Amino acid sequence: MPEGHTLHRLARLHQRRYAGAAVAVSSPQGRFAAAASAVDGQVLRRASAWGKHLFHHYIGGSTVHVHLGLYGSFTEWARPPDEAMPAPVGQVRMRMVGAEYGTDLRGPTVCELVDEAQVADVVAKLGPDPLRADADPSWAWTRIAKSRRPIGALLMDQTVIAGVGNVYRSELLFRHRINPFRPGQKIRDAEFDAAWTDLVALMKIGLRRGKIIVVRPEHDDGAPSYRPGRPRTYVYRRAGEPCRVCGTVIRTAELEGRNLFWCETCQT
DNA sequence: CCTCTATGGCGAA
DNA sequence: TCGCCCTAGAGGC
Repeated sequence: MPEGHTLHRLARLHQRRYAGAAVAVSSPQGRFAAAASAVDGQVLRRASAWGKHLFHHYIGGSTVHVHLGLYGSFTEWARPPDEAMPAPVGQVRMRMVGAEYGTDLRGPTVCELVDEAQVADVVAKLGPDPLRADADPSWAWTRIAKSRRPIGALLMDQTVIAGVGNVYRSELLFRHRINPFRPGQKIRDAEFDAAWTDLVALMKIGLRRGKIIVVRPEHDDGAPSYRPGRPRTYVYRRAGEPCRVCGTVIRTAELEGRNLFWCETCQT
């Protein structure tokens, strides 16, 4: 699901599957048809991600820029031995076919052909990405430390930190006992440093496992949550359920147009 | 089967 | 602030 870890995982997968060889690119739905023909048959050089943005860099300079939005997704399929391709299901905006695998993109907010300058424009609007080795957290700290906006809003702002979405926002603030409505300028330096370090570690777990897992073993008591299996979150979508740490009923409110979750006892 | 909700972000009003 | 994009899983009946 599309927070930053998902896009980095896709970049890694697409590079492994398709880089170094010609890729057949098409648009069964048609909305990406003209652009698809420009890269159809070109060799993919590499795939990369910055925050929630995914880039397919083709040799020659053409790049496909994808943003999944709320419900965009890639579905991978193995190529059948008889050369027949599976019929597209639903609105397939872009289909990529390599030697052994194909993948279908459905429901993205953005799927467009861009040049190197446009890639730079997209990236220039994004804050540091915790999953990138070159991330500079001091840029984010400068923005947060001088802002009166609530930290719960700043974390959702992709120009402050790129890749954090609605789950990591609530969960990170819970783990660091920070109330989401506290203004950025009331966050202490040491709190930010600890939260950033933790965020990098959490998103690396998300990248490796393909899902957001933030609950420490000592808090994993098997209590009912909205998802089956072991608990993975402390507060996200747990409104009305007891806090895993103190038992207080988890609260919810809308912040930046998205549902926020927190424990008013643990987070100050 | 139907209805609801969603991990996002853009552009129109 | 709202509609859109138009997918996909969960839950109700």
